[in-house]
Amino acid sequence: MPEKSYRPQEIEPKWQHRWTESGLYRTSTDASKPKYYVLEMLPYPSGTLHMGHVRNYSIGDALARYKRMQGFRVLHPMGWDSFGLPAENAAIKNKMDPGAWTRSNIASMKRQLASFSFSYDWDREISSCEPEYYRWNQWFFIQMWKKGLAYRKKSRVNWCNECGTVLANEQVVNDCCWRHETLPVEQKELDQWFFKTTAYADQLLDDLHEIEDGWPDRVVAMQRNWIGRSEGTEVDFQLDGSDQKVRVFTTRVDTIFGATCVILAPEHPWVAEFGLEEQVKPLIASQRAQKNDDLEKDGFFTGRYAVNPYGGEKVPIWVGNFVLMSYGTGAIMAVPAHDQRDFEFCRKFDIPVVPVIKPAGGELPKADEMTEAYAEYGTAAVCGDWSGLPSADAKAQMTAFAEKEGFGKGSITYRLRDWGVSRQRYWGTPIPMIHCEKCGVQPVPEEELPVLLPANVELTGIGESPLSQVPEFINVKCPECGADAKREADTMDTFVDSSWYFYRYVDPKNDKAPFAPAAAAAWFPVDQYIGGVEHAVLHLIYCRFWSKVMRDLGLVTWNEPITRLFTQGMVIKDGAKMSKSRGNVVSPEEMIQSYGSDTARAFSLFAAPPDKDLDWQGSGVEGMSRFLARVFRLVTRHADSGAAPSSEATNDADKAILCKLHQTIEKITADFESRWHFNTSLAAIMELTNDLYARESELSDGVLAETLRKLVLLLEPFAPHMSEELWQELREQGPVLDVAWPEFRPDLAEEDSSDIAVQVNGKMRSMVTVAKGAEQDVVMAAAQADENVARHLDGKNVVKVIHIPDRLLNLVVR
RNA sequence: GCCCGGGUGGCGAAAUUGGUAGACGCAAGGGACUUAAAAUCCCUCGUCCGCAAGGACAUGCGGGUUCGAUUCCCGCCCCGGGCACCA
Repeated sequence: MPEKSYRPQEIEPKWQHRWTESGLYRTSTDASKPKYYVLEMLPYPSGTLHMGHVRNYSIGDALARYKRMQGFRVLHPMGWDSFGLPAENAAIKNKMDPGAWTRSNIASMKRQLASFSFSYDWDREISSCEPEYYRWNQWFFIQMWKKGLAYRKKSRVNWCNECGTVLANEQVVNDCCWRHETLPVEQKELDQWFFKTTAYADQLLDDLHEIEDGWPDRVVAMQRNWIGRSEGTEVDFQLDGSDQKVRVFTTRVDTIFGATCVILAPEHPWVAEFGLEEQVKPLIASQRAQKNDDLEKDGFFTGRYAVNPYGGEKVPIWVGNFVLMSYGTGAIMAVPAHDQRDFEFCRKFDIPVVPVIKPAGGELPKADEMTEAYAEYGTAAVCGDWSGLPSADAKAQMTAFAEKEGFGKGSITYRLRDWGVSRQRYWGTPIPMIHCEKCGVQPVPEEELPVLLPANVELTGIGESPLSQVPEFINVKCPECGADAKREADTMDTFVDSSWYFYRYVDPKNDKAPFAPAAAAAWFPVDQYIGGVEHAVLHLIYCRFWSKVMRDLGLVTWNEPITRLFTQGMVIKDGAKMSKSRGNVVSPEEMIQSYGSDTARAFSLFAAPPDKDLDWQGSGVEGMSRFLARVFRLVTRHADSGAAPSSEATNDADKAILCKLHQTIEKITADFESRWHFNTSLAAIMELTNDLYARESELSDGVLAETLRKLVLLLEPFAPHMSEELWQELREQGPVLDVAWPEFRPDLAEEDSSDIAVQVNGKMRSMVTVAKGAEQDVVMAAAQADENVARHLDGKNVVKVIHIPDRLLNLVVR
């Protein structure tokens, strides 16, 4: 009889149909099972699936399948991000409605995903670009406004000319837009809506302790860095000849006796008060032109003086381009002797350098001889009453003194800024606010939600809020006084959508609330989240913030939404991240045509560990395809034996293969439970297959039947279509996903002999085989009987023996 | 400058707690089957010496600890990522 050959193009459509149409993988409601929520980062509908996506989804799907076979109730939903700006830009380019564009791309993505049969629960599918989702974004916005967490203010904002909109700080990468990496952002002065993320800065930082075990170190580090907490002291300097005060922030109040000037940021309010706005313009220009650290320090003397509250000295007030209005108080005290930046500034403008801290056990530096600041901690030397104290103690006592005297206080400053959420575009959730001349800003009454986007908006892409050009949309009555009022024309950042979408999955049809608290409590927090590291300080900060806000609104009870985070590596092709815009995508559709989706999935997991970048080399795909075909032939060849599966070994080959099988089960289970090195999981399955080929003719039918069944089950998370087909070939009842994951039996995995490495003076000389767990003298005897070992021992004395049972014997000789 | 990663054959990579370095796969070379090709199967495959047995050298570089180091410690070099006049 001719062998059956592996034809993925024929078998895959068979199972795709069953899985996508029958809803086979819907979340079980069997409450007796433990729950597991696995989630991949919300994909955006670019319309084209590429291998980067496939790798991301293959990782999550393998995990979801494994957990399901382990007996868990698994929630594995998928939804779509409206991804407003690209949608709108593409629509402008193609003269299409952005909604139609987005929906057609979603349909296209779904069609492509269907051929992979990822185990998504399509009943819970949501789109953040649909009206019912707008409603809850707006509802949240109003709740936050009521709590003072959403506010509007005029501010200098980052502006991307290509997007034609404002960007949040987190969305600026290397001074460029995160979507247009070579186009520098500009600064504009605009009225903007903000969410008060800084109100949660301390919690966002402190609660990292709750999740740091399950999150990659580097993401935790990046968030710490981004939030940027620093502890210090705020101190008031009085304006000489006035009762006005300027407050400065410093982390080194112990150096304040060395302060030789106060420096204001160019945008500091006093600059205008002093009438120096014209003079300051070049400084602001130089700041904006700044490229990282090559800003030449510049500034000028304002002609005023300030009084140091500790020593009472008068120091000049300067303006400096290296002082940032957006950090601390926008003003600093300059201590050139003990801060490198101040040192550079003061030397340039001949401002005195006054050392006041000496190195512990050293001498006070001499100002004339200093070539750089002494910025270390040391001993306070010229510090009034605090002289002689170590820096740290002086800091604490001087801060307490400032507080007692009422001219300062201990203070914590964060680098994190509030999240700017206004976008001047059409395709996004309208901000549900109304501007009334009499009543000020008013929220849209809740019963009028959702505020929907008007149809027939002319999209010009020139950077005006398109909604402000639509009178029917803009002109409304004030909900408070009924007078003519204007609707807010900005839309929300789409990161608002992604901040809570994974809560909506638990209750996607709810029309009374974003979700029922009980429904969320049943699944949350997310057990495992999988996505790219590029969201470390974007989405992954926003969604943590959002959860804390929801907690304070009483919707949820936990601090953190995501227990474990996995950041998969990028797929690299020709030295660059695979993406449509770079034109280096490998189309999964072509790969499915030639090899099938099982091969594409399995290969994307085999080529590199999932947390590492994967350099795409097409040649390896062939090998994965060959391997699957090998398994297919092996299983189908023996599928009709009719033998009952058995774990009773009847000969040495049986014993050896059962041993190998259970070692493989142990290894793959461990990989799933800990580090997800699916490349080694697949390698282990290949080894088992190679062993089966080598012993095929010697195995008893029962053991062979047993091993082949387990082999198919082990492959399920990686190659589901083929596994299902083979399961049917084996005359078993599917779906394989409902079959229990193979149980590891230690008694069968145990080998009865061990190969011991024999070393002489730490160098490998031979291998000997002894009984499992053999004592040292037995191993010793075997080693001495070995010809090669004996030669190296000849004429020498064994002075020390190191024996690691079942592994190694090292003889130290002289 | 500061904070994270990482550096192992021709290539992707293994080595999970200090114990056989290079599993598994790709590519390459040789062979079997075949009229031929494809497919499949078998063999070789870190470098150097050697017919072989075996030996020497090898995990970015230099030291150290240890019976034994890819793994731990110290000092450097290179690559990737994040932050950066953040006071």
